[in-house]
Formats: sequence, structure tokens, C-alpha cells
Amino acid sequence: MTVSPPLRRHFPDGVFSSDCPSRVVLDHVTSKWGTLVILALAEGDALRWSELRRRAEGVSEKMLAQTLKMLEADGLVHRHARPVVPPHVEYSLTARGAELAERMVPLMDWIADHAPAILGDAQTAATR
Amino acid sequence: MTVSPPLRRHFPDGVFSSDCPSRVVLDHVTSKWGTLVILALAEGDALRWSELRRRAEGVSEKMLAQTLKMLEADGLVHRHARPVVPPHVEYSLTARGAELAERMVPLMDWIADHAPAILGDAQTAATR
DNA sequence: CAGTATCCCATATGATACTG
DNA sequence: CAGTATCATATGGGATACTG
Repeated sequence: MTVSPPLRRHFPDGVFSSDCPSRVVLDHVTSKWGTLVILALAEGDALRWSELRRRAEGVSEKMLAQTLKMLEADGLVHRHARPVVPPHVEYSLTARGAELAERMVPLMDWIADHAPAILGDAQTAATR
Repeated sequence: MTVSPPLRRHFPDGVFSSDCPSRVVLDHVTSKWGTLVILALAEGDALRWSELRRRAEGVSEKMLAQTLKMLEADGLVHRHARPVVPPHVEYSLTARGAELAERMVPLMDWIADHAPAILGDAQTAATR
């Protein structure tokens, strides 16, 4: 069996391997709009297409569709279409998606907290 | 002060705004190689350029340089160059970078654990 | 060793128009 | 409303060669 260093195991190294499945999922999850969609749905409420479009400000229809399909194929997002006219479609996180979101929210919170300082630094550094 | 709904506050909404600083930082941090570099350094040891290249398997010199500069400008990664010949340069996380990494490791762990199942689903779904 | 400089391309992303 | 279809573009990203 492969033994890992005690205090800094973290990753079985596969993560860093270019053909590791994690890479694919990582790319999906950290894709520009994937992150935003998951985070938007992490609030708990199901959201409609048009709500998601507004929520993830700047997303194009094409990218939203693409992102949603990807996340749905990954089993992270559930699409619920009610057969009415006009169409009413709701998106929500699956159980698996919710698990993932649990890990993404702290990250996003931290980023939101520190982003101003981080970008401020750059300006400061550039100016002096 | 702004009052948020009790159980699902999460984001001051700014995160979803297209001109929010968080967007920029989010893009840096979740960039294809940014994530991998931060995770590699999260193990604790300072790494040299060549070690990082091997660690983030598949990264080109161009992208490694670009990613490193970006993370350095963000104050997440520290570059320590020892004035010897041949050059010896080490990269490590700053305190701020370590804080961020703390939030990224659980996410990556989860992804590493579930990636096979996630991608397996897609196959299963496609085949049946 | 640790990069920088170039050239080049795939594709991620965007804008617009159209439809069940 | 909730998409799909198309066309156009920017740029993320890669390969290669070169340098202090």
C-alpha cells in the first residue's frame, strides 16, 4: 500500500495528475459560471431560468444553458420542468450538489471578504 | 445596517454582480492552474519552479509563469529568490494564501472523493 | 535553473436571431 | 418562458526557441 506523509497527506496525488477524473470535475465546478450557478442555488431555493440569468449577472443564454446541462449531467443540479404553457422550469441542487455547495460557500465567503484587500494591494503596489 | 434573511444569508449579493471585485479574485483562484498551484503549495513545503511544473502536471511554462505572477500580485503566493547561480527560487503560500487554501482543501478533497462517481454517472446515463 | 519571447490555435464565451 | 441555432471573437492555453 502507498503510505502518505502523516501531516500533509491531502491528496493521493491523483488530483495533480493530468488524466485524473478530478481534473474534469474541478474544471466543471470552477468554471466561470458553474461556480456562480452552484452558489446561487446554494441559498436553498429552486430558481427558474430567468432568475438564474439575472442572478449570475453577465451570463449569456448560451453559457447558462451549457453550464446547466453540464452540472445536470454531473448530477449536481436537478432540472424540474412543469408541463405548463408558458413553460415553467426550476433548477435546484441535488443532494450531491448540496454537499459540494457546503464546501464552496466557505470559500466564496472568504473571497468576498478579502477581495477588496487583495485587489487593493495590487493597486497600491503598482502605484508606489 | 442591512439585515439578511436568517438561515440563508451567504452572500451580500455583490458576489453575483458582474463588477464585484470578488469576481476577479474568484476567477484567479478558480483558474485552471491557479487552483492546482495553491493546492500544491497547501501541503506546506515551499516548492521550486521545476517542482511546481511537475506537480501541476500538464502546465506549460507560459501558464505557470502567468499563474504565479497573478497569485503573487494577489498576495497569495510568495516568491523567494536566492541570489545564487544557478538561480534558486522557491514559492510558498503567504499567510493570506494559507487562509484561502484552508477553504480550498475540503472542496478539493470532496471532489477527489466523488469525481469517479460523478463521471461514472454520465457514462451510465449515456449507455443505458 | 528559472524564466521570457513568439507564434499559433482550440475553444470558451458573447451577441443576435429564432422557436416550441 | 425557456430555451436552440448561428456567427463572430477574445483569449486561455500550448509548443518551441532563446537567455541571464
